[in-house]
Amino acid sequence: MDSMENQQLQGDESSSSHALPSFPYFAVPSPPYAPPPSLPLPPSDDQHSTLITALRQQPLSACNNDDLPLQLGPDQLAAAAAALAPMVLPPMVDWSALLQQASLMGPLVPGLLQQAAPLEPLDQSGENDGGDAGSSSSSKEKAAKGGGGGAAGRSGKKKASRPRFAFQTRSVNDILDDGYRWRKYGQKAVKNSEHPRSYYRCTHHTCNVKKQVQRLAKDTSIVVTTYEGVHNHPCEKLMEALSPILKQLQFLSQF
DNA sequence: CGATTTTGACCGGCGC
DNA sequence: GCGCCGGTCAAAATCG
Repeated sequence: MDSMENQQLQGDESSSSHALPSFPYFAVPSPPYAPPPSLPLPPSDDQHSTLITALRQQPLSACNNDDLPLQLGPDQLAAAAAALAPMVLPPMVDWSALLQQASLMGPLVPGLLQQAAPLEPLDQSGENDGGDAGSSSSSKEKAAKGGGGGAAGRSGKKKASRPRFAFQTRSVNDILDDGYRWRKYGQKAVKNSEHPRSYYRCTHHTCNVKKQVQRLAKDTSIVVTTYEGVHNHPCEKLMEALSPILKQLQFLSQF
């Protein structure tokens, strides 16, 4: 699997003439979603799942046995973590803080952080997540009518533009496991696309992050996922997945 | 039985 | 002002 990761990363870099984030997702302008025609293809489903599986399982077994036999070299580790960063928690991970908390201040870290920097936020201004949308809407909807709340979500002011972040991946599954739990709250047919757009909200009580998932009209094998807002709670699955990697980094940083 | 999904209705923004 | 469209709500249905 080491080799696979390298193939992934190197392959993307070599094959792409664009300065796009390489693996595994590609930022696209949003909205509207109009990836350039020459956009390199996202990795296949197999590649995607293989990496996830490798990162989650392989080091785990190692860590469970005493003292961390290194199964990933430093380079692979950094590459894997960098790849995992935008994958697991696209816009929200503060890797610096995360790694500092984990007391990982080895020489490997700076490079890692750079690589792991989240894909560019496509639209950020004003407020962050947190409470937002719901609040203004709820009062309105209650006053309004029993039925639908309406676009009230954004009502309060104009478009409450929270940090938004879109990426694509080639997958047969619409829903990628990003480590958080999501609850679907809507689905709409969208113009010029035979595939509907699905709306999800983070199920964490205090978290108001949303995401939209839809297939690209031009290439229905590609899923476009748009995150909106910033999680205000830890991601259990992320930590679970990363802890073996962090342990290995910690181990490496001793040298 | 609680959590999640489905689905039709509702509402605001925007373009004409 | 009107109609289209996207985003959200919430009741009902479904799932685990």
